[in-house]
Amino acid sequence: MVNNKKKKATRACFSCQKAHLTCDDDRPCNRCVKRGLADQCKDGHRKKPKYIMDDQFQSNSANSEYNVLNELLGSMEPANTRRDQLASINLQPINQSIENLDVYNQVNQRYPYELGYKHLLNYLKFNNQFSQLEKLNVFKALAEFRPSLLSLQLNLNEQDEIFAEKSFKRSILDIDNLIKSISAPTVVWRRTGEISLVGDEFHYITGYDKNLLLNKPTYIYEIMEPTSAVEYWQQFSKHAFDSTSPTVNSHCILKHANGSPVPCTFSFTIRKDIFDIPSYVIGTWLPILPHEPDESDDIKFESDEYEIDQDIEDKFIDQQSFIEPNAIYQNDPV
DNA sequence: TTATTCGGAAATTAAAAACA
DNA sequence: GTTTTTAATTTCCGAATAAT
Repeated sequence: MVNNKKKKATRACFSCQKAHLTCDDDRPCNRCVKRGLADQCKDGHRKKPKYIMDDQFQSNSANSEYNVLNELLGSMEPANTRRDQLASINLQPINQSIENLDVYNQVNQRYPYELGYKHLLNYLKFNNQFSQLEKLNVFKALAEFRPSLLSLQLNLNEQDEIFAEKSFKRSILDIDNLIKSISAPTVVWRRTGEISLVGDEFHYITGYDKNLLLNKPTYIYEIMEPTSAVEYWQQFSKHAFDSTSPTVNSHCILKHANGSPVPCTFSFTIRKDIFDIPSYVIGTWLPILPHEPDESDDIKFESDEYEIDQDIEDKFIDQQSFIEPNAIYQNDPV
């Protein structure tokens, strides 16, 4: 039996692939040789198979029980495939490249972190909602990581700190693009607590206007109930220089813009800069919903507020199944 | 006339499922 | 363990279009 079928090339070269033309397994291939482009004949691009990409998502998400945010990679639209999500993310750097250069050019001085700590001290000093013990606990937490911070900063000169600030701004750009594509209440703040980025969805659970939080310097602990603010600083202190567990899963009571408490589960990830100093924190919140009514309960949930929370809950659950935030953030360029 | 582009059919590939 | 099925991906035929 003679098989007249011509064997296809195992892998087309870049040129043939682009031209949709017959290639062969030699390098350079026949077509490139004929065109006088033998020296440019290289294997064409191939995608990583989808199942491999899926495995990466799954293995990354497997070791954290509450990873609500991000990602990435991807759209929250349930109808979209993961491939679509990756494709949309991959497109972003094209438009970003010029913007990124601007970030590097715009930053020419170090960021005054010391002002952030002064703000914290004043906030505690003049806020009667904090008990003496709570204030003491925050100071203790600050004192705990201060030596580590100092020892790392001793080695830095002004240029290093300017570079760190450039890196921070650059990272923020990436994360901004990322959180725009997801529907999770996400906020990014500096190690001193100053809010640098706010996802649109944060408004839904707290009522705060995104621009208000960004335009008027606001600190993350200012929009938490005092007990949660203290707990946050304690956890931050504990994990800031602990390279084994940069992600903290906890709960938190946020302060709604109208003053009412918003109990949430809370997950935050501490990201370090190139000098190993905690640079910024990415936090997400999942509102804790009212308990499921018994049949005997004659309660109807009809308010808009409840419907929004339910929507966010659904999106979180949907997202959790395939996105692990830390995998993305731990690899982003600094 | 020759070169380039590109829609889409067919082939290839490898995991998952079915089978022995 | 082997075979079959399934679905994703790649190759490249052939027609349309552009360039020379």
